[in-house]
Amino acid sequence: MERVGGTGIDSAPLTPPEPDDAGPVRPVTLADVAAAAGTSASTASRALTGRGYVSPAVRERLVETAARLGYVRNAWALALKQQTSRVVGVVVSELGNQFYAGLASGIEETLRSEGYQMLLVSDNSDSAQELALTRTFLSLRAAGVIMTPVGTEGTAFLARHGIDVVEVDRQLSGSTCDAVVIDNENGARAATAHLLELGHRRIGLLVVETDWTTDAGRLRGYLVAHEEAGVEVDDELIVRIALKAPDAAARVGALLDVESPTAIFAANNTLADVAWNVIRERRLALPEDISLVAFDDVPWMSMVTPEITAVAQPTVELGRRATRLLLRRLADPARPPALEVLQPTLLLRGSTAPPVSA
Amino acid sequence: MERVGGTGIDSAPLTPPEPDDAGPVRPVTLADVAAAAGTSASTASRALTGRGYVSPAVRERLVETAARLGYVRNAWALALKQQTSRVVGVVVSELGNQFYAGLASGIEETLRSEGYQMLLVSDNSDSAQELALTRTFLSLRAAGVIMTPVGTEGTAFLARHGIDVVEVDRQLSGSTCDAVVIDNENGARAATAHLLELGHRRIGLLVVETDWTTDAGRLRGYLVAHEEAGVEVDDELIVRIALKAPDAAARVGALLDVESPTAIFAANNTLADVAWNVIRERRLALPEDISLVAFDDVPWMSMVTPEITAVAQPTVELGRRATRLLLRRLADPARPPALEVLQPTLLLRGSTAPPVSA
DNA sequence: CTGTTAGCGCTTTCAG
DNA sequence: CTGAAAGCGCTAACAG
Repeated sequence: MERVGGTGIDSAPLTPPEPDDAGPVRPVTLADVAAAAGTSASTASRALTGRGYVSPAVRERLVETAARLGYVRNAWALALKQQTSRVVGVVVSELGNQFYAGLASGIEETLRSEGYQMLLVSDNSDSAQELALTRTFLSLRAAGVIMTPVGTEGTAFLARHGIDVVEVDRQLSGSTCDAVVIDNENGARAATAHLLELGHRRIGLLVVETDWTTDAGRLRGYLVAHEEAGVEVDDELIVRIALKAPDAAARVGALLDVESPTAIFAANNTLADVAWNVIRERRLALPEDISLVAFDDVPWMSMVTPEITAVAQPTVELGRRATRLLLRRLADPARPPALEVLQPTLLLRGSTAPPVSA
Repeated sequence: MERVGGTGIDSAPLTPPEPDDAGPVRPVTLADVAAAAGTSASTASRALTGRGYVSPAVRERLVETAARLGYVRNAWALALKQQTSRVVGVVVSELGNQFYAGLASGIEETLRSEGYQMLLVSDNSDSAQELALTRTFLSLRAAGVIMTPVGTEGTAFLARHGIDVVEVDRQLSGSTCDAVVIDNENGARAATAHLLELGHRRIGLLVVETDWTTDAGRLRGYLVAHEEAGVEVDDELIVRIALKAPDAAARVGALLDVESPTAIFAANNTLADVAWNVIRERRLALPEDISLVAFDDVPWMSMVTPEITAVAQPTVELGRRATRLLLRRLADPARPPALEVLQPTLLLRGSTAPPVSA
């Protein structure tokens, strides 16, 4: 390899980062800006952050060169220095579920308006994954975390390390942290009462087999409504289905076969989906042969024929509230843990009617 | 203030972060671990990263104390030091749309398996927001960015600052960066050919009014299919609807009223939703009165009656591929930009039939 | 009004 | 095999 007029210098690039044409592989630093404008880094910092004194002339020159060089502040260096970031971790159970999507969009919207970034991840309802993500957020020194908790360890872990957590939708950590939930009992009670009023006496309940407060509340609402109506509950009508259980459809089928309910109350949108499909496959007519009510209203429910009676949750608002709760705590770490409860709405549609026998 | 036997030392806390009971508000640092184990920070670093020599005994002691103290490495400090992070920015158009949800889950899954974190955000199809997010990712010095581009500036900006971008679903930046897309033309051609074969001659096309490659390709497929079948296209049948246009339904209604198409091809799931609702409101029977085909298959399409014939896209796989492309580029920055094209599948269902006149 | 200095938490030469 | 020192990019005292 020949080299003409070698200067020996070839580690020092002859062409420093050009304005906007060539691609400076190394991002522009504050020092670059300061150097280009002939000031010290601290002056540049003051000019660009707007904190501290700097003469108008110099400030303008600095701002201008920063723009010319395409300077963007390094968020890590800042975070390292200030011991706090503008990143908020958000953990939901399933990204594909419309419920969580709505939740996430409510969170993101609010967070962005306050200048925070959302780090969104899904734990697939797996508490091991949840704990792992929790570590990630700690390593990222997130300003705070909002999550639909699967287990109780994640929240505890973060709290122990000084990271504020807001539990949303489910509340597993008692009153040790902020939380915002739906009034599940009330929603389920309304849904069940509706069926009871129509004359149903054998109402199948489909719930998830977890220790989540959502399903516990929905079960309670189901029971309370029966009690209030003076109707005895047959325990056999209550089907607990594990999360993502492959035999969910079979379980629902068995319920239909063995217990002959005249109505089904599915405690979440996924179970409603399963129930709806089983009903369709068996060519049962909705609502003539059987009534169906869902907890959580998602788009398909008002597209199918007949439309599905459902308990609608203010999903996006849930996200907004959770975010505001977190921001409030960040501003005032001393305030006592808050619990906000949002009311759902029962939407009467075509999938419910009096039982044939009535 | 009296002080008995003052040693002068009161900056050193008498109670260092306790194991697991009290809550150390300040996260545990490497220095804490080193101090607790009686070594220097550098030794602790070597022990914990596994790089460099350290005697087995000391290593074990260090690992043990790190665990006891609940030490989690500070990702920023690391990134600052190593000039690179494990965070990948992902920007999609709408978090609530199932298509993007599938995409995101494919990306997240692959990213996580490689030890990266996904920073997921939505730009609401707004190029100003896109550019803003792009700055955020730069400030976070993301290892790379995967996005469904709205405009061309975002990608250019990142590229100029040395951050690798993979465009997914849409390809707006020509061959200046990696991209993975669906073969939109082919999918649209198959869908249109299907309608033509059934005997339809007046097929309404609903497309988004953008310069996105997706809709351009779908339009091309529509035209090519007509050409191949020797059928003249009436331009009036092609309806370009702006993103999130409030009058979308009215536009579709007008198409129905004025042009009397016997079939409609909706070029995305949102437009299919709009068309389906207009058809329902007018009490037109599917497929007797009119046929409907959608580009992009989402769950509701196989729940409504009749089910909707649709061009299914391998959404999750799209996300996986995009991620692999990014990872490959990170490993080898010099490789030429790649373009991957995935094939969609036409699913024949009940919403399409020969026109009544045929 | 501006520059110098120190240090956030971590890794990495480089001596010992 | 281990520790001391330097430095990533930035800001916040503190002098000048």
